[in-house]
Amino acid sequence: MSGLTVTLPDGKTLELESGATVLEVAERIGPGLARAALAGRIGGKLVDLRQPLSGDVELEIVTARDPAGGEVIRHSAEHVMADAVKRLFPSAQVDAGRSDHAEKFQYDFLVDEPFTPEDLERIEKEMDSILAEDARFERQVLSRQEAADLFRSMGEELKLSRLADIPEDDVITVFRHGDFVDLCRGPHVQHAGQIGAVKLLESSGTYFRGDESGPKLQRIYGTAFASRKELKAHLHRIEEARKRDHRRVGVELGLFHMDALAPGSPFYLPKGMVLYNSLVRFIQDLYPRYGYREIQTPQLFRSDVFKTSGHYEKFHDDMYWFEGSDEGEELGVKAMNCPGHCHLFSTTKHSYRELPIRWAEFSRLHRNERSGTLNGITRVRSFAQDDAHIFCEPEQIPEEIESFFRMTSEVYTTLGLEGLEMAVSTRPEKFLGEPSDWDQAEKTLIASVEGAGFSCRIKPGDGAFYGPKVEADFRDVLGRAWTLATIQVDVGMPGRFGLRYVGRDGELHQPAMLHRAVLGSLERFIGIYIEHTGGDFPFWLSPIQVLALPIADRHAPRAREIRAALVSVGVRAEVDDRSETLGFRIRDAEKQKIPLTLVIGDEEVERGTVSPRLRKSKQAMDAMSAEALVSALREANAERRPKPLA
RNA sequence: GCCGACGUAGCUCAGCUGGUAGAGCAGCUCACUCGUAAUGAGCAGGUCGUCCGUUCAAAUCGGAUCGUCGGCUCCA
Repeated sequence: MSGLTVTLPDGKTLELESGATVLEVAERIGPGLARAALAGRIGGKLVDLRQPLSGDVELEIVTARDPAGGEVIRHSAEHVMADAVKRLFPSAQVDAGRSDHAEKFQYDFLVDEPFTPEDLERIEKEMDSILAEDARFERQVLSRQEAADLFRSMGEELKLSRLADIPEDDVITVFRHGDFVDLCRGPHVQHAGQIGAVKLLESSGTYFRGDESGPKLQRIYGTAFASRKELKAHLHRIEEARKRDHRRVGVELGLFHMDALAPGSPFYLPKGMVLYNSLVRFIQDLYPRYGYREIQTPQLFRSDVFKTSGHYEKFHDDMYWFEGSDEGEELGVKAMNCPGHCHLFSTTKHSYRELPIRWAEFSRLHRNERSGTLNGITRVRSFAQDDAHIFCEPEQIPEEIESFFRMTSEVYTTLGLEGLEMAVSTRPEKFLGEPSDWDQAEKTLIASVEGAGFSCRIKPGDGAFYGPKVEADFRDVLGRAWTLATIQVDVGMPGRFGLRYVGRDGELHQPAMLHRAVLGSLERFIGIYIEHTGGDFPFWLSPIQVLALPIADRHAPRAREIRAALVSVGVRAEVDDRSETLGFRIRDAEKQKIPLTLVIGDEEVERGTVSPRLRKSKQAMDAMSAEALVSALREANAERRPKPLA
């Protein structure tokens, strides 16, 4: 038998017989590592410990210290959960698990009755005893026929169907621990005891392969860690996320109100409006520099415009329609700006000299979102976007995309959001236009993203129905990914609206069209931003920026003077002269997330100073003159600074 | 829309197996006039989401409905 060379991360090499497993490599390195090993990593991909190696490889042993160790633990916990469910509900059929969420795993079951919270407790207990049994996980390679026979004999119909999904030439493996066996490619821990602690989180209904016409399944979510301590820390983080929930924070900070009288439609309170308007103004201030001009189109349109755009057919059930005052007149409430913009473009003649035309609009849009999709302020029926459409010559597309990325970077830097990741979404099943145009547009997008220095992920079939799109995904402080900015090439609408411009050659040409938004839906952005910041907004966005705190009643007139001076330069300042202790009012200001408080007592009145205190700081700053404060804060606002004072 | 859970004061929640509601915070009043995250006392506040039903009696049990949450699906 020929040998193989394994190169370890520290550069050392080991010579082994061909067919040696990852675990055997770990054993050669040391017994401690062998005990702690959870999986191997070759070229960034996790491999099972029992997997035989072939050829020379660079191998890394993954333990619980490696973040990927958690994935292996949670993936193994799926099997333990399925085992526990089968023990308690022998008639249950297992479907499959998935653990590509952050720190969460799931498994779907076909059962007669949905799981109750009590069931989850029992299942979790059963899992604990399986962990205590500490059975070894074993890997077995089967032929397709053997696997089919196995699952047929077990009565696992869903598994047979999953088996059929596996591509022809893939190796079929099953994993066993104790009496439980599951179709799986791994990797798995060595023995159940390496899963230190499990916790089931919730259960919900789902469909086999997500198909509503297919069998209904019950999904259970759980999480697992190498130790109780890590599990506890994770549950603590979930609790922290709950505290940041925009629905809670939005109410606590008096930003908005949601009401059963208008499901999915926020009521903005004055403070929420400050945030909303500040964001809009921010974008509006950037528009002149990036060559956008703002327009406003009607809220109600005769349905013809949506028939022309294709939205009537595709989104009819998701829009609001009613009869107009004229016989047979059907009106639709605007759910998107593009048809109106296309129509407006078509009403006058355009020369290539005018292009690109960049039209922006902040109108409210209404979509009849399905009730189950509504979520706080992030998924609503009434919203506004920082929307714009660009009409340009096809050759100008790359330039426009680049400019869009520059604007996006500027916006997100100012907002303190970093680490955007780009992805291109390609042609979906239902689409307008010609496939060749799509291919061309997709290529242009990918090249532009890469040209702008970003790496580019592909989301196959995720494009809009009228064209492929680039999305900027943002990962918030809690590790959740959100799609924010997006730019889309439209290969359908210019043709449907018969858009034309006079080219250099005097002939008529069809313009290219781009849809784009930087913040996307303002309501959704605000929701995400609240959760990311926990309500600690940058100075320039804070609804109340400064709170003056007179120590005693005799200091209140001076506090009001200072407030007036600040307000006169556009700083949002208030006075809290309630007859409460200073400590109480400072605590209240902290809870209200006010960035700057000013303490004003005898000393400050006498010297014409203020004693500023920054949000979340343990101690006061040195006193400064009231005049210096006013000009510093005016500047902080003009420059949209994150902090009021440097 | 589908599956599941939930809905009690402005907020967070308690209220066991049916006997017509309770706390903390917030609010209001009074006293205190205070130096960097909770001064004290008092007052007020709810037809228990809504509708039907079971019962001598329903926040509590059953049904429907609306809404919310967690998922699925969808996202122009």
